[in-house]
This record gives sequence, structure tokens and C-alpha cells, in this order.
Amino acid sequence: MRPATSHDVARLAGVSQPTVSRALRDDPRVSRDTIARVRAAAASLGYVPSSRGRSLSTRATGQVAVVVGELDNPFYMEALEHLYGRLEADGLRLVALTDPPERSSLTVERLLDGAVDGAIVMTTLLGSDLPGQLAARGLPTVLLNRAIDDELVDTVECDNRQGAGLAAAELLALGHREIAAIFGPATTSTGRDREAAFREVLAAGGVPLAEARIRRGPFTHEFGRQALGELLAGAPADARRGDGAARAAGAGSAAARPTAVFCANDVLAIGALNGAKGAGVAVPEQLTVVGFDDIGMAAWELYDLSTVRQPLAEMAATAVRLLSERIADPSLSPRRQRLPAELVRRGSHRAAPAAR
Amino acid sequence: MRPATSHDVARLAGVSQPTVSRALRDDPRVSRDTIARVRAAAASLGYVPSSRGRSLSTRATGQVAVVVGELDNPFYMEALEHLYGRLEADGLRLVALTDPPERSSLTVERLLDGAVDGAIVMTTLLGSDLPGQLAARGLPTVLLNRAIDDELVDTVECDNRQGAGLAAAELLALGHREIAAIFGPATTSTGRDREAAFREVLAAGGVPLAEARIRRGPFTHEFGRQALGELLAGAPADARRGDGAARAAGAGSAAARPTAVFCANDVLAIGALNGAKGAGVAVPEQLTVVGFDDIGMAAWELYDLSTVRQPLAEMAATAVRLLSERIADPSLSPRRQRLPAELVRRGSHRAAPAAR
DNA sequence: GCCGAGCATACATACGTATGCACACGGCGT
DNA sequence: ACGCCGTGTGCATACGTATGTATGCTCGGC
Repeated sequence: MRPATSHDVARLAGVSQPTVSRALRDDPRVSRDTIARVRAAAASLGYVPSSRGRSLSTRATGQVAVVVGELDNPFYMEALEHLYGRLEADGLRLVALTDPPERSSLTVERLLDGAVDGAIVMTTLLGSDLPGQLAARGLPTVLLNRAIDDELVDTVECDNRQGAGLAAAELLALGHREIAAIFGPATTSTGRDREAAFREVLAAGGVPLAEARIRRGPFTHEFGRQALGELLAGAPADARRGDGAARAAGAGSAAARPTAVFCANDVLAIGALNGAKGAGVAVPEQLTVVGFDDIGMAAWELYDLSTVRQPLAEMAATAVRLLSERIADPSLSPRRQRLPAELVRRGSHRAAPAAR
Repeated sequence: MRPATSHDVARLAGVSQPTVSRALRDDPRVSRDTIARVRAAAASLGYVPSSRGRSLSTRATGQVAVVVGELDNPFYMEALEHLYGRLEADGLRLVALTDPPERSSLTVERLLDGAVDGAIVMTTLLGSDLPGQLAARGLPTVLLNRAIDDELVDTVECDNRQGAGLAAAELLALGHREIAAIFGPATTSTGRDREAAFREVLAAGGVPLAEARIRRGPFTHEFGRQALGELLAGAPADARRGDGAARAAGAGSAAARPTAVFCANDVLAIGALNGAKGAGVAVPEQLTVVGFDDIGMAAWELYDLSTVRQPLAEMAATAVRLLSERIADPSLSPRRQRLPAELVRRGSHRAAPAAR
């Protein structure tokens, strides 16, 4: 019992297959009468048009790939949620794709095999040639939340430098001098830009960030948790996980315990909050924590995380708009949109203990 | 500049299109020589086989739909993660689909339009006819984590009754007598089964659950948060959100504050933990909280949630195995797998204050 | 009564790949 | 020298839909 095709419907309704195709799309050239007959036949056979046949014929799929990192990262999930709604409003379907770096060639193939009309990529690394490859092959592509230095494709991000500057200024204004930071990978534009701006504003305020007060690693909960433990223990910057000797040696050279820590995203910050709880350090009484993104969880009572809000809904809307425009007209030259960030003051930060 | 097709490759390599098709799949009937020539031509053109053309011809797509609820629910995300890996091992691709109940007809069409070879459905409601429809149309389907009463399709779930019984027994053993519960929707098998077993075991232990101590609602963080607030305030069971009069009246008839609350899943439990923090009630000193699922977040220090562990990795593996088997042989009769749950004792529960 | 206009439908074909089958070629055995 | 077989390739076609074009029909106008 194979699924019914438009030919089956045509036979039952006593018309030709093309007429079925037109009737179901309410083509004005088909008479009311025939439309009704075709619809009845289709319903009685439980006919569902084949998406493969259709897309083969029209060269369009109505699907858009969204390339994200780990699926269990709430930031990506919120982004997907926003994108889903926006794409749907444009009649497009979202296909989520994760991008394991070790086989990005597979990802490229999957994007270029005709299964999607366009791509929104959220995992771009700074040196990645994926955007270039996609653009060269004519696949409409938008980078979201991550940028590359070349202007090859459309890009939507928030102003990471401005946002990180807000966090730094807030810490300075609250009198913090013993400041630490958990940054993201330097291979990403978000990691690089947030770090650079945060350090610049601190330095301009006369409180340069010491290397020993910096941890740099993946945007994961576990790294935030571990990094905060190291910072509290005063482990030196070059102490790597599992290197017990270096860590022990570093403990002796510990500077004063930081009174504030900036985390380059909320996932790291929430990891840090959990790490603080594990280390018995009270937030905000003993430690100020500030994140970046303002994911939904940040507002939950147990975190109550002060953070730099990224306008994710607008960013998603913009990304979808740029993509739709480019699908409609692939010859557009690359555009870049940068939206402003905003500081959200909640309960995880307060004035430094020593501040007068 | 349109993407290259196998015809283009054939022309360049000086062979016929079918030979290209065979050469790229390393068909033994094609000579080493020709394979090399075809590969070179394909590479130089940047040829990527069209998934549409291929699937139209083979009637298979290598794609499996996974129907989940809200994307921001960490339980679904973890499930997707597990499923993704297992499907990949079987050479299958995962396509995530959310299922807005108000247009489940759209979901059905999307599943039957030939874009996927099978479906894993995690959102089934008890009375849903979606599984039946899919099965009737011959789409290999597996229900995961949710069951329906009819044996129409393959089903994989954990033993929700046994698991909820473990939680109830633990609370009784710890001397809790003032017990409350936040249950899931009665329209789901998980909601129904966990509630029924929890109540049965409590009743058998001589501590029947009072209706006023029960809240029943969606499996969301927000509902868990709100429900815990109501339970702490002693709001009556029939007090509905926004019904201020009923709530005020109920406050007078409040029984003793509960010493323990069971939540039908971890998302609700974490909502409850946040609600408790918001209400200034300490966990576990003043309130024991037990969840269900053991999602990754449950182990984070700030939650440290005691919960009933669902063997999600095994469930996912089983679901994929059943689906693969059914894709290979659609005539199999429906099977049902039920895996045991396990109590995970962490810091969110302890003996009742009054327990001797 | 004939012709043109306009409407409804059918015919032919394209989209890109996979596969059953036929066919050409060369080597070997007798 | 002839026929057989195995090997490598091409030919024809199928998959399901959409669309450009041709065709048949009806109706109105003169």
C-alpha cells in the first residue's frame, strides 16, 4: 500500500495530473467544479503532496538550516525558538543542524545538497572558511551572533564590544578592583570582542586585568564551574586541568581573592554560580558575578544573574529578514547589522566590600 | 551559476551519467580507472549529489523526524542529543519537529510528505490519534517517553509507576506526613502514571494525598514555580490563577504547610526550587523536593535535586533500534519496552522535621 | 453561420539520481 | 576460428510534481 500520488488522485477525479497539481493550489484557471472534485478525491485517498517531487520541480524546498553548537546549550535553544517563529511567518521551515567541528566537511555537503534554501550559521569560528564556501556556491547564508573578519556574507550580531564595556564600567563604578574574568574561546568573534572591550575599559579605568585572573575556554557550564574554582583557589593562568603540580605551586602565589568575576556568556556565568556554591562562596555577598546574553534562566530566583542583555529576538528577526531578502535576490551585496546590548541589573552583583 | 549535477560530471569525465552515479558509490562494476577520473571531475566541479533527486529515486531519505515539545525544555534537548548520536550510528539524520497542538494536522502532513523515513514522537497525548494515523499510512513510528493505551505502534518508556513509587516510598520512609505534589497533565501517560502510582503508594502507607495538596498543570518551569507558591500559601486546589476571591477564601482553610513536595518531572521541580527561594523557604531544611527524570541540570550545585532517574540514554538507544528494525521490516507487530527507573539521592530531600 | 475570444483542461517536459537491462569488447578454451 | 563468458559501460526509464504550451470547447457578435 504505497502512498497516493497526484496521478492516483487524477485518475479518481477523472482529470489529468497537472490539473490536480493546479487544483490543489487553487489556480484560478481551474473551474470551481473541478477543484471541488479534485479536493474530494485527494481527501478520500489521504493524498499528501510529496515534498521531494515538489522541490525537485521547483528547485526550492522552503527549508532553512540553522547551524548551532551543542543542543543542550540554552542560548542556542532560545535562538532556535525565535528563529522558528520568524521563519514560519515567512513560510519557511527550520532544520536544526549541529556542527561537530571535526567533520565540518559533512556539514558543508549537507548544506549544499539541495535540502535547504538557505542557512543561518551560529557557530562560525573566526578563521572558518565555511561562510566563504557557502557563499561561493550560491547558498544564501547569514551569520548570526558570530562574525568573521571578511565581509563575505550577511552578518547579524549584537555589539559585543559595547556590551562588555557596559559590564566593565559597572564593576568599576561599584568600586571593584580585584576583578577576574572567564572568557570564551579566542577563536570566536564573541569571545574575542567581549574580552578585548572588557579589558580595554578596565585598563582605561586604571584597573588592568591581570593574566592570572583570566580563564579562557569553551562556552560551557562545566568550564565556567571549573574556572571559577581555579580563580577562587588562586590557581595561576597556566594551570591546566589535571595538572596538579602546577595548580599546587600556583596556590602559593595567589593574589587577593577576586571580588567580582565577569563571564563572557550566561552559560559560563551559571557554571560559575554553581562553582561558587560548591566552593561555599556567597553571591553576591562575597563575589559579584556578571554574565552576558540574558538567557531565560538568568532571571530564575536561584541565579538572579546580572547580565548584559543581547536582543536575541530582534537579532533572530533581522537574520531571517536578511536571509529572506537574499533568497529572493541572491545578488545583494553582503550586509552587516550590529544591535546594541543593554545591562540588566539583578541580584548577583553589588558594590565591592572595600568600596567606600 | 547553478550547482553541478551528475550530468555535468559525466560530461567532464567523458562517461555517462549512470556511470557517475555508480562510480561515486564505489560500485565494483566500475573500473578503478573510471572511478578515479569521475572522482577528479566531481571534485573539480565541487559536485554534491542532490538529496532530492536521490531520495526521489530511492524512495528513502535517511532522515528521521523527532517530534518534541518546547525547544527550550532541557529534557527534550537531552533526548535529542542522545537520539542524534544513535541515529547517526545507523546512518540516519535527525530532523527536529515541534508539535504545536493547535495544528497537529500540519505536523501529520509534514511527517507523511515523504521527507522522512520514520518518526520518533515524544509528545503524544493519551487520546491522540496521531500514532494511529501515521501507522495507518505506513510510516514507521516509535513513541518515546509517552504511551497511548492502544497497542498501535512501538513504544519505549521508563516504568513511570515504579519510579513514582520509589519517590513516594522514600518520602514515607523519611517520616514525611505533610506531603504535596505537583503533577503533570492528566492527558499524558507520564502525567497520569506518575500521579497514580505516587498516590497509591502514599495511600498504602497510610498517608493519602489530600486534593488540596495537589497541583496539576503543564510540564513547565513557570508552572512549577507558581504551583509551589500556591502550595506554600495553602491555596485550595480549586483556586485558579487570577481567581483572587477563591484564593483569599482558601487561605483561611489552609492545612499545615507541607514538609515535602513531589514534582512529576525535573523541570517542574526546578521551578519549585526557584519558587521556594522566591518565597524564602529553605530546601531541604524547611522543604523536601523530589523530581523525576534526572536531567543534567538536576546535579548542579544550586539545585542538587534528588530525583527519580529515567534511563534516557538507553531509552533513546532502544527507540532508535526499534525504529531501524521497523524501517527494515514494516510488517513487524507493535512492541512495547519499559525500562526501570532509579532513585537518585542528592541534597534536596531529608527526613521530616517531626519524624522521630 | 462563421470567426474570434476566452476559458478549462490535457500534453509534453523538466528537475537529478538510481537501477535493470542490453550491449560491446576482449580473452580464453576447444 | 568460433563461441562463451566476464567485465565495463551506456541506454532507457522510474520516482512525483510543476509549468509552458497546445488544444478543445463554449459563447457572443456580426
